[in-house]
Amino acid sequence: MSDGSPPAFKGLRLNNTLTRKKEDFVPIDPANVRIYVCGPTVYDFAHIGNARPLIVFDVLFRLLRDLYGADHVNYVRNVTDVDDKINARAAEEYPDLPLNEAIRKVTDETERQFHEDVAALGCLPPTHEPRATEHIPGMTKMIGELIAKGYAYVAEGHVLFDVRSWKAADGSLEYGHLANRSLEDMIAGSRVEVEPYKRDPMDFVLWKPSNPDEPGWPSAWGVGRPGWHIECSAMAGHYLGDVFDIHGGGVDLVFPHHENEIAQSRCAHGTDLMAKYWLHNGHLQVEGEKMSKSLGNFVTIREVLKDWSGEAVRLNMLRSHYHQPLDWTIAGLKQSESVLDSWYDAVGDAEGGLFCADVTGALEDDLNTPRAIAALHELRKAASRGAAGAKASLRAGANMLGLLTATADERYASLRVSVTLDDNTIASWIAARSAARGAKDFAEADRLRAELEAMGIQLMDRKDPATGEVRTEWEVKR
RNA sequence: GGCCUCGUGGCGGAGUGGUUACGCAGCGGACUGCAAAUCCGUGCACCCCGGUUCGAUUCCGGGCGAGGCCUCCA
Repeated sequence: MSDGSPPAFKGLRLNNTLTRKKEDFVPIDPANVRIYVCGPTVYDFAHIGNARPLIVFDVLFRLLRDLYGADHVNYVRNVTDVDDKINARAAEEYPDLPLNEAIRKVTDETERQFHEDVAALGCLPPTHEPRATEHIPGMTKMIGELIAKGYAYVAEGHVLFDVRSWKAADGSLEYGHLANRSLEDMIAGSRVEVEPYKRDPMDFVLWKPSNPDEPGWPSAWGVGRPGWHIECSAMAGHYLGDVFDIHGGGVDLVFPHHENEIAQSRCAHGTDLMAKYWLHNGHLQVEGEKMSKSLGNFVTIREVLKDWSGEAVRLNMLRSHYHQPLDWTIAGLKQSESVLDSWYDAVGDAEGGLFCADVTGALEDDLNTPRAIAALHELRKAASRGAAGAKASLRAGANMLGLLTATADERYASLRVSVTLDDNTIASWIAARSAARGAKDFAEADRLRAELEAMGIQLMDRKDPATGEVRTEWEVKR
C-alpha cells in the first residue's frame, strides 16, 4: 500500500468462515472449479429464507463461470429426500398409502415445486443436483471407512461419529474449529437430552435403524437410513472429490451441519480440508421480525411470486450484502420493482455488450452486490444520457446478477395481465380524449384520462421531436 | 453462560483514517393546457464515552442497543 505498488491480487476475494478472513480465491484447479451448496429437504414449499442462498450462490456461480469459463465450474446442489420430517409429512398427507409410497409422492411433488420456484427466481440449474437416496451406497461406504479408521462406533443399531477420536497431530481435538467453539462450550450450552448410548454428548448419528414401515436400506449395521450430515459429505465427495474449492449455505448450518460434514469428510479421506473456502449467508427477517412458524410470518417463495416478479424478488435479495441480515419487506419489494422498471426503460432492446468493470469489481470483492447495483444505477444514468455502449453494459452487468434477462416487452407483458381492456378499446378512448383536447375541452379530456387511470392505464402525451406533433401513448400503471 | 454479527441521512444500503456512495421517498426547476413519464439540480448521516492521531464515521478499549447460533432450520 504505502509503497504505491498495485495490489498483488486483483481477482475474486471471499470471506472464509473457516479462517474468518477475506481471502484471495485461488482455485485448486482453474480448469475445474468446484462448489457445493446444501440444497432443500423436500417436504414442503421452500420459504423466502431458502431463496437467499439459492440466489446468492447463483450469482457466485455466474461470476465463477465468467472468470474461469462456463465449462470449468462444477456446481453441486443436493436434494435431501430422506429425512424424518419427510416421513412425518408423508404419513400426515397420505395416511392411507404405504409410507414409502407416500414419501415418494411428497418428495417428487415438493421437488417439482422447488424447481419451478428456483427457475422463477432466475437461477441457473446447477451442474449436478443429486438426490440423497441415489447415493446410499456412497454413504454406507464412507461410514464403513470411518468405523475402520476408529472415528465411528456402533451402538444399539446406530452408527455414531466419535467426536473425541478426531485429533490433530499435537493431540488436540479437531472438532469445533469451523464453529469456533470447544466441546466443553457446546455441551454446556446443550439443551437436548443425550441418548445413553453416546460416548460423548456431541457424538452425532451417521446411520440409524429403520422400522419395517420406514424407509430403509440394507447395510452392515442392519436395515436403516443415513443421518443428515453424511449425505452431503458423500455427495460432495462423489462429484467434487476429497477436497474441493467452495462450500456454501446459510449461517445456521455452520453448526452442527457443516462442522459435522468436515469431521466426516476429513476423517474418511484423511485430508486437512474438506473445502478451502466456506461461505455463509445471513438470515432473513420479515418486516423486522424473525421468520418462524410460531409467529405466523412464514412466507413461501410461491406466495411472494403471486404478487411480485421473480426478478424483483431476486433484486430485493441482492440489494444487501449476502453476509448481512436482511429485512424482507413489502416496501423493499416495491422499490425493487420500480428500479427494474427504470432499468428496463433505459436498456431498451440493447443486447449485452462489454462488462462494466465496476460491476465485476464489486462482485469480485466478496460478492458485494449492493455496490454492483450502484454501478448499474450509474450505467442507467449514462444510458439515458445517450452514452455510447452504456445500454449494452447495463444489460451485461445486470445479466451478471441474473437480472435484465428478459426483453422490455416480456416484462411489460407480465404487467398487462391486470388490464381488462383490449388495445382497440383503449385506442378509441385515446382518440376521444384527443378530440376533446383539440377542442380545448380539458375537463372532458381529463375525465377520460382519469377513468382510464382507474382501470390501470396510464396515459402519456409525448411530443414527436421532429414534427412537434403530440402523440398520446399508454402503459400499464405501475 | 459460551461463540458470533451488527449499530450510517425519512427509509433501504455501500464504503473510507482527511475528499459526492448509490437507490427510494422529499424539495426546486425544465417540459406539459394540466398531468404522467423523462431530464437537470438539491437538503438530510455516520449509537454514546474514552484512547491513538495533525485529523476518526473509519483503528483500539469500554458502555448501551439490536440480531443470530449453541436444538430441526437457509
